[in-house]
Amino acid sequence: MENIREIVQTMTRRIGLLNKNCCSIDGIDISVAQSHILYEISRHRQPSIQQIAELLGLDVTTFSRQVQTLVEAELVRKTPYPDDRRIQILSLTEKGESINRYIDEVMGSYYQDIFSHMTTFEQETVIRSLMLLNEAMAKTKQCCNPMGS
Amino acid sequence: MENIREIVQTMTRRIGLLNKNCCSIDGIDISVAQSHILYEISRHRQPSIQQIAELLGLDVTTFSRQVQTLVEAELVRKTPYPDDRRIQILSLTEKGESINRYIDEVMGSYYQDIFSHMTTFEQETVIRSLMLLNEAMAKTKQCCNPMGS
DNA sequence: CCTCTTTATTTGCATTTTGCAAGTATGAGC
DNA sequence: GCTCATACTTGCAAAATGCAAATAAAGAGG
Repeated sequence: MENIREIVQTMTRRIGLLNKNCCSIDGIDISVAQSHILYEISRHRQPSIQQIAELLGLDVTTFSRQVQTLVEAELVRKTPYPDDRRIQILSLTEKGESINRYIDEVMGSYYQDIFSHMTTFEQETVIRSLMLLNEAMAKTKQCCNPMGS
Repeated sequence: MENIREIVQTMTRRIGLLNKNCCSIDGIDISVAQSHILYEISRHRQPSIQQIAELLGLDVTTFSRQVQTLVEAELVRKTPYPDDRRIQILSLTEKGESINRYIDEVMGSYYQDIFSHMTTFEQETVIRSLMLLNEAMAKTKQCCNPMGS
């Protein structure tokens, strides 16, 4: 079997650079981390702080502060959840939506660019493969949470 | 076309968690970033500081300090390059090699675990697809191109 | 050999990010 | 009510970051 670690490492590094680019264009002045937060908030129904933090693999305290910054920048809104007022529901403001939409477009065009170097068949195969890999990783909880820790 | 950004984001997040785990086991006390540095140094012939920094998409000044830390931890060696003594060649010490080898084994077993949830055919398809994606990204000058690898 | 420019790396410093511990606020069970 | 669990925030101190400037070694032109 080929050296998977190397292949994956190369891939994630390149994707990382891709992500970096997305946020340093035009007048947009947010970090990569922040762009991911906007993205995740936009994709979930009434997400709480803890949910998104866990999703992103971040410490809750760190994330709480990042949210604070985004609230101050008027990109994100915190709304107490009526049924349990300890919980803060996150949502995007109009401005947050707009920036998120714009970044999404830019990222989309990057990916389109990348995929334009493949045949239609290859494109489909690659996408199916990534989904397959995702599923396989989802099934492998034990490797991501070793008991010895 | 499926939402590629979402698929890729999910994938890289999971890989990120995988990487995080690798370094907090046994008596090993290095960060994820450091493990990647060891890995890249081990995979290149006589790499300079600048080369690895660029490869990892890091600011040279930041990387210079990270190297310093690793030198102090006796995992990495800096050797002036004879033909141009401004350049520092990076290499792993015996201890650095050993830790890198160990992490590599652990990561390898993680990947083996993940791939065990697929058929042999799927495994091959996925690996070929990742390589294909890498090549496609390499061709896309616009965004994601570190040298080498 | 002496300057001027370029390149590779380091250092100073100020800002940002991080995460643990401890805090506040709310909810649930008895 | 009292106690415990949960969701989030804050205090701090350590670490990571990046720009500007310093150092150090080449290289070019005279």
